[in-house]
Amino acid sequence: MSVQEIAEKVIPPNYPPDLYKIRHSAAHVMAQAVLEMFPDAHIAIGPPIEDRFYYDFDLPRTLTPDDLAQIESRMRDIIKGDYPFTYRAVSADEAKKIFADQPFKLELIAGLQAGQVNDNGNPVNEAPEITVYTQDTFTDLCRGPHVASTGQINPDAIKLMSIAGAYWRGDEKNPMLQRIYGTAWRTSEELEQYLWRLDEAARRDHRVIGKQLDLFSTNEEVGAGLILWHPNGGLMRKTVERFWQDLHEASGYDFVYTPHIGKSTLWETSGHLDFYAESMYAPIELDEQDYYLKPMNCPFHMHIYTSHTRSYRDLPLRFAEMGTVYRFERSGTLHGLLRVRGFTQDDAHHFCTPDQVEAEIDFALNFCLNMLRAFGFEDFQAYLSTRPEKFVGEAPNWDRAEAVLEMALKRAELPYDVDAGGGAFYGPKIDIKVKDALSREWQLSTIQFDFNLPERFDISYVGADGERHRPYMVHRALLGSMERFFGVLIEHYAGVFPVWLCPVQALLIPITDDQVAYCQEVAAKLKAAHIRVQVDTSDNRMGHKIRQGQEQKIPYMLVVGKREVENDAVSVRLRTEENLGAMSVDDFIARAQQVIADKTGL
RNA sequence: GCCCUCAUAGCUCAGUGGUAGAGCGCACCCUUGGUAAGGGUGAGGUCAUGGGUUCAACCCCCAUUGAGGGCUCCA
Repeated sequence: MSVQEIAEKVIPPNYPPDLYKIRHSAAHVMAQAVLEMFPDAHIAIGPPIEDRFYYDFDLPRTLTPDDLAQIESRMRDIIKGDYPFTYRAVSADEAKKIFADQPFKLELIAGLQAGQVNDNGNPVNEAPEITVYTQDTFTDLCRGPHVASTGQINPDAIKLMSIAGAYWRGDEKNPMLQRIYGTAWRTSEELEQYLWRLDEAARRDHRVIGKQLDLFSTNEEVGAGLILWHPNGGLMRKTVERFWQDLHEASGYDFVYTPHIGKSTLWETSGHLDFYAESMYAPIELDEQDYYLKPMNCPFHMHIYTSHTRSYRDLPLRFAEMGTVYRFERSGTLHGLLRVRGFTQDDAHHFCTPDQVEAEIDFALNFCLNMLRAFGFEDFQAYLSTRPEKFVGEAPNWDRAEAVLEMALKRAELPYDVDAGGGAFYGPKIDIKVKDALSREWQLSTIQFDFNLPERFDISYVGADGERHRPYMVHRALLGSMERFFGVLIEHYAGVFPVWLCPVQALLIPITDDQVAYCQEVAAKLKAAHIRVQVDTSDNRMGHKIRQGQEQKIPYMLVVGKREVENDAVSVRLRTEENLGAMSVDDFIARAQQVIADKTGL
C-alpha cells in the first residue's frame, strides 16, 4: 500500500474525501501564514473536523481579530501560488532534525516511535512510517492526505472563524495553546450555505428568544446556571408538565415526591459520595449531620420501594417524579438552559421481575417515543451502550439486559448505533437523540438498567415461590430535564410554538376603544373554553397591535371593529399573516380547540 | 477550572481621561385608526461589584461576579 493510500484511510467514513483534503490542506496553509507572522511560533496539530478545520499554536502574544484578517489574506496569496503538496517518508531521527525547534512535533514523533495506539485505541506493535508534507516554505509532520497543490483550495470558499484557547492534547494539565478555527468548502456557494446555517442557528438561539418572548432569565445574584422561569415560560412548562402527568397517569405510573436534600449516609449507601462527589454541592451541616443537595432522585425512590415488602404481584412498579436536582457543573461549561446547575428531571424508576423485563423495556421505549412525538419530534437516533470493562453485577444479567434493549430497538424500528463498552458501570442503556428543524441532534431520553442500586439498597420482592428475589431496576428520563428540553423546544420551533404550548394563544385587538368591552366579553368566553387569551387595550393603532402580536409569535390575532361587534364575530389573522376574515366567536373557539387538541396546525 | 472576549436605561446598542446618548419598551396627552410601527411630552442610569493609578475614571490597571466563544473529531 502506498503512503497515499494509507493516508486516504485516515478519512472518516462519513467525511467527503475531497472536503477532508481541502480542509486539511487549508490548515497547513494557515499554519504557514501564521509561522510567517510569528517565526518563533510553536505549532501543534491542525486537523479537519466537522465542517471546519483548526490549527493550534503556541504564540508570543494573543491573536486579535485583525490578525485573523491578515492571516486569511496571506492564505489567499499562498493558494494563488499553487504550491504542490509533496510528501516523503523520513526516519524518526531525520524527523527530529526537521522539527528540532518544534517541541510539540518532537513529542508527537516520540509517540509515533513508541508505537502508541491506532485509531481504534488498540496498541500498535510497529511504529508507523513517519511522513512529512511540504508546501512552499512550510513542512509539517503529517500523514496526509492533501490536495495536490494549494491552488486546489478555493480562495473564495475559505474563512477563518474564531480564536479559542485549547489545551495541548485536550488535557488541562498541559499548556494552553491558541487555536484558530477556519472553514473551507469547494465553492463560495457552499461556504455561503454553511454561514447561513450558522446564522440560522444563531437566529434560533434559545437565550435570545427566551428574552424576546419573556420566557426565562438568569440573575447574577441568584447564581450561575440557575434558571428563573418567567410567567410565559412558566405557563409553557406547566402545560408540558400537565401533559406529561396525564400521559403517565394513563400509563400505569405512580407519582412520588421526594426532598431536595438527604443525609450523607443516604449518599454513602447509594455510592454517590464515592463516585459522584465532585459533581455534588458541598454538604450542609446540621446537628452534626451532613446533608447533601440531591444530584439524582434515585436513592429516594429506592427508599420508597423499601418502605414495603414487595410482592411479585405488585410489579412492575413505576415511580415517576419531576425531581429537581443540583449538580456542580464547571463554570466554563454552563450554557443557557442547555447546561445548568439546577434542573428538574422527568425521572422515573421501574422495578420489575426478570420475566417482565422485555415487556417493560418495550413499554418504556414506546412510551418515550410517543412523548417525544407529541412535541413535534419525528426524527430519532438511538444509541445502545453496552458493558464496560469495569462493571457491577453479574455478566449474564448484563447480557440479558443488553439483548432486551436491542430487541426493543428492533421492534420499535428505531435506527441505532451500538457503543460497545460505552455503558455506565452500573448498567447498559439506550440513549435517544432527536433531530431538530435544522437537523441538529439533541440527546433527550435515556433508558438505563441499574445493577448497582438494587444491590446497595438490598431491594427485593417476594416471588411466587415465597423466596426473596432481586428485581430489575430501570431508570428513565424522556424529556431529560425541563430546562434543557425547553431550550431544545425553543430552538426547534425558533419560538414559533405549536398552539397548545403558546403562552398566549389569542390576542384580541379592538380597533377603537368602543370595542374594548366586547373584547373583554369574548376573552371571558375564550378563557372558559380554555384558550389563553389577552386583550390589547393600549391606545396604539391596530397596525401596531398586530405588529406586537406578530413579534410575540401569537398564533391568533382577533381583530374586532364595529362590524364584528354587530355580528358576534372576530376577524381572525394567523401569525403566518394569513387573514381568515370574520368568523363567529363559536366557530373560532371550535377551530382553536381542535388545533390545541391536535397539538398541530393553526 | 483554564485561555480569549465582553458587561453603559427594562431590551438592543452608540460613546468620551473632565460626573452620559439613541431606538424600542414604559407613563401621560393628542389621535378612534380595518390587518407588521400615528404624533407629542416625560420618567428612567452611583456606566456589573470591590480595590488601585490620576488633579480628575464609565473610559487605564488588578481582583471578584456574571455572560459569550473554546478546551483531541489526536501528526
